[in-house]
Amino acid sequence: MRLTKGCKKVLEVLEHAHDLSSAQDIHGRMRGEDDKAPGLTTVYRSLESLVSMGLVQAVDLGDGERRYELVKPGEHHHHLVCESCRSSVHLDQCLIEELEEGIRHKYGFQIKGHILEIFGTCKGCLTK
Amino acid sequence: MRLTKGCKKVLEVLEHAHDLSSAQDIHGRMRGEDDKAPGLTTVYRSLESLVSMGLVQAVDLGDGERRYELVKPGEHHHHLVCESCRSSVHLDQCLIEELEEGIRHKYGFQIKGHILEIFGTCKGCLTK
DNA sequence: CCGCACAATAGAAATGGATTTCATTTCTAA
DNA sequence: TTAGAAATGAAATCCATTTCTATTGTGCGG
Repeated sequence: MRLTKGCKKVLEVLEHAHDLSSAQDIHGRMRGEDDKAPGLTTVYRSLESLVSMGLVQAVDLGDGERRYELVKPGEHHHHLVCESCRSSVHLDQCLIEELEEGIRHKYGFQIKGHILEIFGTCKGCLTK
Repeated sequence: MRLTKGCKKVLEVLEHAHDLSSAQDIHGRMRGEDDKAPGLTTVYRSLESLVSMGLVQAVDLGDGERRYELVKPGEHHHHLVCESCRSSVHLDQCLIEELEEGIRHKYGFQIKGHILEIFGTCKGCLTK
């Protein structure tokens, strides 16, 4: 699996993004600066590759629109998503990984993946 | 907010369901045994009410289709979802609630809700 | 018992993100 | 250079969900 042109453009956009970006966000931004940038299909496909390569993390906020962000290869993290300003803060550790062994013992369940996102109000919005 | 006829039928179906059910599952099952059971719209709206009343929990498995299940009023739980047989086991405690205080201190973030689902292989499928 | 006001409902159409199709273009390796 | 593979784009399609609008049902005052 190689890094195609489309993938590279998507990576570029994600490097400059400050927040979680949807496929359509990414596509829009690419088309904004270059009329013949890759189409939406390619963006979706690129994201799929990038995710399976471990360079990009897909984030599901439960609103039907998947978001993406750059991560250190193979890593992932979870978010505190502010419902007021929609900003998101990264948690500095994954709370699930520590539990894998316990869950395997207690339930005989082998963990392969997980979804974890936390919603609420961020510091800034609380003091307003 | 009262318990309409539609809500009651939805509750009935959920009582007899053994697993997580999507809105369309529920609707299909209702129509299966009664041609003039409430329409899909009503099912969606009933589920919305039931969720906000705390009688039903919405579960997001990240596949674009929301599932629902009956819970003890006001409670919720998380799942170990087997990717092989699609069965799901309930975790007997919420791992997030214990962390609320810590996260509030560390990040100044007030938690209002969260998504947490764990995927992998269940005991039965592992031994096969 | 009547009729009004409002809630509940149905079914169809609209929405919108994601995916598929397929013809075309670009790469890659020989 | 050239055949085969991979990547791409545009449009079509999918599918859960939401919205719209007209209809039905229910409770209540008269």
